[in-house]
Amino acid sequence: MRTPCCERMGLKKGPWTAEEDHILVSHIQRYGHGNWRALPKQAGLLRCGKSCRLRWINYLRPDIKRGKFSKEEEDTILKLHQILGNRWSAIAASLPGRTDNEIKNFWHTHLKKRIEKSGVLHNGNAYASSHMILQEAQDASSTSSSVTGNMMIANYGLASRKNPPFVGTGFYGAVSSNTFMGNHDSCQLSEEMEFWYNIFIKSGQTS
DNA sequence: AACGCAAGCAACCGCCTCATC
DNA sequence: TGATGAGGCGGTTGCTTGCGT
Repeated sequence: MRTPCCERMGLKKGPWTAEEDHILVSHIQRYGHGNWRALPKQAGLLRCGKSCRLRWINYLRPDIKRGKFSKEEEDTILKLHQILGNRWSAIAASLPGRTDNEIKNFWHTHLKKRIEKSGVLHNGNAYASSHMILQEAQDASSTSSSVTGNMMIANYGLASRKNPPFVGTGFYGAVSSNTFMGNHDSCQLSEEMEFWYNIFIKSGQTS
């Protein structure tokens, strides 16, 4: 059993002060953050490395976009959440300037309730469906090496860490029903494919 | 004005993964 | 090849703020 780094005596917890923020920002601007565990000592902060990292990533980073989420951002979160589940960091990769923590909070305080109300998040059989989709994706990949098959396999790998993939109907509805169920609407399909493909290309997470 | 409640958000905790030895 | 350390991630907590009564 490992001892959490934060249990070391004398380390401060709780909200960050403006002075601590200033110290952390100037240290990172000057020296970077090669080693988070060593950073607080080098910078003269009585914080653990994890706390410094979190503060920097979620609040102090210069490229953080603060304020309300736009409609486009909301849509992206909703769509990606249907594919990836609670993989907030992967979702955040597609929203420049937004952090995983921010998106997670936004989801729990706004989107989750909205979806529960509208009844979209209902698919109790999503996990079983995902296995079917994986099989289909493997078939598609092995027989034709299609973008669809490879993308779906990549996506399955992405979603497999903790959460059952393909929660909800979004990706399944957007791609698999068109691709595998014989319900062709090629124009809509290609737009959908392009959307998802761009998402994954953008976040650098295709295989 | 005072109180209670709910929403929003920053921060912590514990687990997982990966690199290194 | 297993042990260990560090970074990263998602879940959760708890404080602050705003609003209704």
